[in-house]
Amino acid sequence: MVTKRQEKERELRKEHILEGALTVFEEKGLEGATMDEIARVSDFGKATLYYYFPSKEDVFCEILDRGWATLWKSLEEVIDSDKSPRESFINILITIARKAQKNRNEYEFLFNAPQAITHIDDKDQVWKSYQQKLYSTLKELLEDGIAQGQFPKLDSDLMFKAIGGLFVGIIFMGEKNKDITGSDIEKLLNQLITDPKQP
Amino acid sequence: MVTKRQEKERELRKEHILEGALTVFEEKGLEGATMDEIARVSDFGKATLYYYFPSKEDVFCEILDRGWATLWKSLEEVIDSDKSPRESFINILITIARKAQKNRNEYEFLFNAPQAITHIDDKDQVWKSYQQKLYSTLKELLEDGIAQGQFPKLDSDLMFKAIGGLFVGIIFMGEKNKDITGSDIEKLLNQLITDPKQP
DNA sequence: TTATATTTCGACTTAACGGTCGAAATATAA
DNA sequence: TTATATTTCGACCGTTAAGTCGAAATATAA
Repeated sequence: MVTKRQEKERELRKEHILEGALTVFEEKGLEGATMDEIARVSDFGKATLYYYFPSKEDVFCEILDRGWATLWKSLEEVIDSDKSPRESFINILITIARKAQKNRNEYEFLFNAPQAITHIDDKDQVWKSYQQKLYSTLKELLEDGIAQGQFPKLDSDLMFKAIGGLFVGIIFMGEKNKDITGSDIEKLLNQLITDPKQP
Repeated sequence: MVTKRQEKERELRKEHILEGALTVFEEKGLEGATMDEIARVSDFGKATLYYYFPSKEDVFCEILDRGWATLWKSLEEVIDSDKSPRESFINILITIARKAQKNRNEYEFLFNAPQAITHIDDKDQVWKSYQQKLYSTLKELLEDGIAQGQFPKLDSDLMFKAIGGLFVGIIFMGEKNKDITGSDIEKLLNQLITDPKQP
């Protein structure tokens, strides 16, 4: 029998381990991080980690899953608001940017880690579906926006790739950009994604 | 005593090993690649690899060093030509893009691998100085260009980061962009890096 | 041909790491 | 208090992979 409180505490302990794991993953990368160190950092015995998570990889994936789920939840509001494609598109990017700047470490991990594990398996990986959803939403907004003449006339694929790179660049290029503000991003996006209606 | 021909053959063997190593690194990543497999792929005994390279990491770094050196050599021509900052800037990006599309594998490695080893040491790492040179050159061209009104008025730091991300995005986002041509890139850059003189 | 230098290599050593085990500690329930 | 369930853990195991060793093969020189 498991009480509500026990459940809660268990969840808390899991989160605590996940936090420790995140710092280690950031510092050492996926391969470089060891369960021994994660245990040390989160002040548990190694065996205890395996009481909460079945494997190192699961620890890794759970960080991604939870992070993407949280991010997606805040994006849903933006998406559901009935703005124009262009506005929604830009708002999504700005929302992500703001969150990422609050939690730079976590978001650097969320956006970079996935490519670090292309060599590994495919599994269920919930986070992948969120990532997919985000991408297809942006793509759709972009296409609708182009159709309505809200973006410069460019092949949407090309544009999308460019924006993707641009975005990653804005947020994660180097460690020296601690001083980018939300309004900077807004300005930059507005400048680069020229709105043909406002020459 | 070592003849010219022996020297040459030794160099050839090194290159051969490096080629094999590159394919393995691409396929398996830095950590995933094993010296046993590199040996297998390049048809040498493992011990032989250590006759040519002191460590796995040195194999890795030598690929980076040589790649960046070669890249830099072709960029020097572009840089030395007496074009305007804006033209030079765009030409550099286009040159890299063209080379990268000819040797996608190698260049994906050149541009991605560095971040994969941030967790590792700092060493001498020749390639880092090339990377640095490239970045500071681009930065300088951008600043000169902005001073001369050849780019939209934006903080150069911000702009530089955006361009960096944009560029990486154009060339390396996903594996599905096999169909981007040089002229696409040119068009895209010209569109995004709006030239205020040609409204 | 013989002596010497260069190149090759499979077997071995060593260390690290993911994961398990069984028992101890601690909390909960009766 | 006693019985039961949950949580914790250090020691251990098996595997994997980097790097070494000493000798064999091969090329070069005398």
